[in-house]
Amino acid sequence: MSKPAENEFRTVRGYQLKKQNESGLTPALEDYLEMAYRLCLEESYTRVNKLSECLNVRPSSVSKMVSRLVKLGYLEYDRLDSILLTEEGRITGAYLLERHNIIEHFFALAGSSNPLEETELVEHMLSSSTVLRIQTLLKFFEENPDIHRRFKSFRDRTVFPET
Amino acid sequence: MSKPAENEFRTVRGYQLKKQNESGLTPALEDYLEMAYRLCLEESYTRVNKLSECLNVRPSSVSKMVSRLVKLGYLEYDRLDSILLTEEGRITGAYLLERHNIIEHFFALAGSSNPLEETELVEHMLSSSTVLRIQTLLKFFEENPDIHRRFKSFRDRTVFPET
DNA sequence: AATTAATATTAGGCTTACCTAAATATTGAG
DNA sequence: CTCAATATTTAGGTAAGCCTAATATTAATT
Repeated sequence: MSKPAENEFRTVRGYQLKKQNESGLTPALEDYLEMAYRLCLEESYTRVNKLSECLNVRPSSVSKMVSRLVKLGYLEYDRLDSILLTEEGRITGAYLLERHNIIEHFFALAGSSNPLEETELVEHMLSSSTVLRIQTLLKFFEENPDIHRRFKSFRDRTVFPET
Repeated sequence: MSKPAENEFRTVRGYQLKKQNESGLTPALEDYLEMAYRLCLEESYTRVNKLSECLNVRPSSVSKMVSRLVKLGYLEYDRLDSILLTEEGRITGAYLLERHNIIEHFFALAGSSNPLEETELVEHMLSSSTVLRIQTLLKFFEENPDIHRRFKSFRDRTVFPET
């Protein structure tokens, strides 16, 4: 029985405030950087309009967010119109993408009906150490296909899939 | 009719807007209701000040949030100062608490260093079907202690706990 | 070079969801 | 009836992130 008597409960907001991000990245900034990273993997640079399309927001929003990412040292401008990753941006971007993939992979394993959406909502909240542990869980199933198979069958017997 | 390529990316906010909760509950409202439910388990009713203490917010905040929960039909006033759960409140509160426990349990399984905090941040984002599936994962380990043991050993071999 | 089209930025405002302090109101105990 | 505890209202503030509309910049075409 978990007793609420401990005074350590807070509302979501309370926890969010408690957790100050050393990276300076807010959830939305992480999304922008993650997307910039994806796009730079393909073309080595990206642009405001491209990001705008891919994230379904207006260019003006991108403009503002990109300039914040520049200030934070994750992005830089090339000729004033192409956006590049800095070294820090590459490192962090790679982490964000990996984190994304791990979590999406996890939701897929669990059998979520919309892994992408749930990932987008959740990824920003997890500490890197937890992400690592979730990855470990995935690795465990990967390295033990027999157990993986057993779990999948258990899962599908237990949960009735909708849709 | 082919499904719209729903692989469209959005920012967190985009997803949050997309997902309008039929229950009318925001993350913070869920926290208030969950706590009210916990407290009512112990004493059958609760109060503004009690909630205020337990959630580390000011009474005036509680007052406002409670009145929202009353409007939504989850709580009701008794003698103008004791707060009770409605039937709907009991059902939903029970769900919220169970969800909380499942997720916290999951983080504990994974080996998170702060399961409570991470749970509070994440719980509001997950669909009930995914919660169910995570529960299934837990059940799988519960019902297969051998596998559970194997995983724990694998986990502890793989992840070096920080101090 | 001048015009137009494409791009990007700025300015300013809006919304949501909280939270707070301070003033006021209510309740209930003695 | 009065004091203390409790609750509510009022009025205000913050933070993040988005938008529109106006402006500025760059690139492309003639």
